[in-house]
Amino acid sequence: MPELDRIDRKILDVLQRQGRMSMTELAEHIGLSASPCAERVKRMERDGVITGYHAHVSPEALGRTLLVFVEIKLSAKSGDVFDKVRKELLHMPEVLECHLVSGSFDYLVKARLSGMSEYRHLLGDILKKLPVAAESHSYVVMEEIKETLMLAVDR
Amino acid sequence: MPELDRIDRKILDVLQRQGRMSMTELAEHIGLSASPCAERVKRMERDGVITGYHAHVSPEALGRTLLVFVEIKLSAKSGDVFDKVRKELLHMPEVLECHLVSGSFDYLVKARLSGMSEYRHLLGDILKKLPVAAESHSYVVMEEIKETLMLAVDR
DNA sequence: TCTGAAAGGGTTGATGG
DNA sequence: CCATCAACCCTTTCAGA
Repeated sequence: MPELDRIDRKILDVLQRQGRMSMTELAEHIGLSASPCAERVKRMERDGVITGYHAHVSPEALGRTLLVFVEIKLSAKSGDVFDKVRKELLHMPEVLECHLVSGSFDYLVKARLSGMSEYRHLLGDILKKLPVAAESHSYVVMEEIKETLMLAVDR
Repeated sequence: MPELDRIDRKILDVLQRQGRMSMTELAEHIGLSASPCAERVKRMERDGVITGYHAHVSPEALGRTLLVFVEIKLSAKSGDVFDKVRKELLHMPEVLECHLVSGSFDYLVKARLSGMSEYRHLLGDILKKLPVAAESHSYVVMEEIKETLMLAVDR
């Protein structure tokens, strides 16, 4: 991955905040004309620095009012099991995040659900589809203080 | 918040995946001409259904190779303390998520860091700035299986 | 609410500094 | 690596259904 200069980083900063800003306006913000600005953006898209552009939607507007984190501990830990878990969780749209963690549990899953019925269904799915799920522990979110994917660009 | 019909939901589905798609192309995808399509998008922006558009940036490209979750348990639980925690964590750019959870701990914090030195710094900040932080427990992510904010629109 | 058309503005690529 | 410019495409608005 190539180096990012100050202009690249400024572009990333702006596009992380306003992903639909026009190249013309973006160019003004960073003090460049439109063509080289657009070229830098394209280069970063090609290089995988910018991985995509996404509208963010209010979970409440879609009725997903329940946010839960689920810790899952597997009893067996073969490579096969990890692969299967990956595949299963990737295709559950209510699962927004899944990470393999070190420490006292194996997976940390974040899911947005419409209510307790969907929650019960999720847990059932996980424990049934996973070949050797042993323990699971859930945390219900009472208040969301912050949720973003925006990274500081530093400089 | 108003009802979302099938067309609205289709628009949300597409814009969550491709947030910079032109209104012309979006209109083709959903089988409408450009004007009413743009109008629907504007309406959903006004109503807070669409909360923004954001470029997503590769954490590796910015050197943020360490992803950690930190559980924080407060010893005192006055309203004052919660307010202070909120304010502090909101202004730490390395903190991507923070949630108040029920269960055996109080806050769940997700942070992307450049390494152990920044990790030490974060923990120091948290435990120093928080008036009454008692326990903290960290989980280092070994593998990221999924990370998205995209919600299923159902229908 | 939609379609279609027209005017204004944005994007893109060639050219030259 | 940047600015300029022209051709093309997109956005926005408005009339009409």
